[in-house]
Amino acid sequence: MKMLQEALREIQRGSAEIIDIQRVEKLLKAYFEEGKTYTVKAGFDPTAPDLHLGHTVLLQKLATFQKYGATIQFLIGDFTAQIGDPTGKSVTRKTLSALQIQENAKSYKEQVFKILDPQMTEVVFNSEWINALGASGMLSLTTTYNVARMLERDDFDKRYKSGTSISISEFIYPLLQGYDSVHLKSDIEIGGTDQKFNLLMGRHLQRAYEIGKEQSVLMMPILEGLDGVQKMSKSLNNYIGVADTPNDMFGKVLSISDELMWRYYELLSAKSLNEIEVLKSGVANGSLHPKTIKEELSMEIVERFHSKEAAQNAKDEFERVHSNSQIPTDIDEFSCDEEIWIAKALVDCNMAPSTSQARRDIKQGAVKINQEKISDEQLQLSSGEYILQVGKRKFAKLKVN
RNA sequence: GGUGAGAUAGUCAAGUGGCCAACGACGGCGGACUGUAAAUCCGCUCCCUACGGGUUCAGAGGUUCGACUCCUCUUCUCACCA
Repeated sequence: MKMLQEALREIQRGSAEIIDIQRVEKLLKAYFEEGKTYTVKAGFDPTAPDLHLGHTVLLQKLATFQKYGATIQFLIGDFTAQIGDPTGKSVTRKTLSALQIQENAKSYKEQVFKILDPQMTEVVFNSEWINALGASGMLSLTTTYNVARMLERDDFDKRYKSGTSISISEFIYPLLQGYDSVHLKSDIEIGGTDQKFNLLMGRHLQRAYEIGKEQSVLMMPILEGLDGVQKMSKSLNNYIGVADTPNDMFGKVLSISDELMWRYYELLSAKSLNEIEVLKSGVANGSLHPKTIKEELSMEIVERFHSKEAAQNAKDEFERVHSNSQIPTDIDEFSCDEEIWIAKALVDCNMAPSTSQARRDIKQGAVKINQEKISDEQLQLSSGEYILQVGKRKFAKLKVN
């Protein structure tokens, strides 16, 4: 009974909304009492296999479910990708070749199994059953829903009212996503809050097809990026990629604000709620320094995507460079054949976008050579080896012959 | 198809003949303070070995000593009507 309560808490942790929590409770109960397993579905788009931490929020939740007996239906939407999810998008997608999809799926697996247990995960492609549906199957699928209800969906509604075009195929998208749940007989589906309509479609269609159950739906919020305000995304350049180097990853996590740190703990850490509670009260009463807690989080995340060793190295390196302001161990090396003007050298070493910017940096006291701040914009570097530094984090080694 | 409005740096947005490399805001970068945090404060933010020079305000022409500002055409965006 205690186990059940705790499982429920962990499952609800960080979620934005859960529909039909009672059913989730029943499934858990059946697991704890009779060892019965159940399925949790999550769909992914095969177009973007390079994940960042924002995507892993869902994965983390799936991992929690696995801990409590779920088999994950990891669905790669290779068929639906041809349509493009209309959610929040206005541009039509280019279609992917089968080969590309296979490749993307492969790199998905590599990244995803760092979090999920492969033993309890089925990777499935929806083209398999959707292609089998045929024209008549597709037609009967469309009879389960009507235009008026389709237009209830927020973004359709807005687009319709504002006169922006909505293609019929976009109407099909939620239907197909819902049909996936029919085929897979999913017990629970999880997704981002922006997916609400599509997720509910699964419930609707499971009822319409009379498969004897209606999936519960769990929605996770969108993770804020490094700035703490906007959602984490590649285009806003406020993301931490799961493929980032250990040092980058460590530094990025450490650079988030204290407030945001708790959010990351809630959504990303594998620590239990109780453990996190201990940390929180420790910080509140001053017995724990927030920086230490943040370091722990950074370590945990680096460890998850790289290794324990890499995490420790990243931490040591970070301390070397930033706490003791030493030179990092690995820095890019460049060389040139003759005496070179400092501003030009900075541009050549990718440390400044233009000589104008380089001059400004020098003027502002941001440039150091061999740890010494310089102020002479006209400085010429004669032959020798130099460690160049711009600001706090850009380093390069330059060899002048 | 008709009518009207508009297009300015990474984004938003001033500027309606010279004072404009272009107000301001956001973002970004650097500095101070720190825990490479946040908050705060300060500076910078087209390019060029530069007290000077070059190229910019959707594109192409034109008027003028001089244009982001006026005229013509082109492209694109938006609103209303059909």
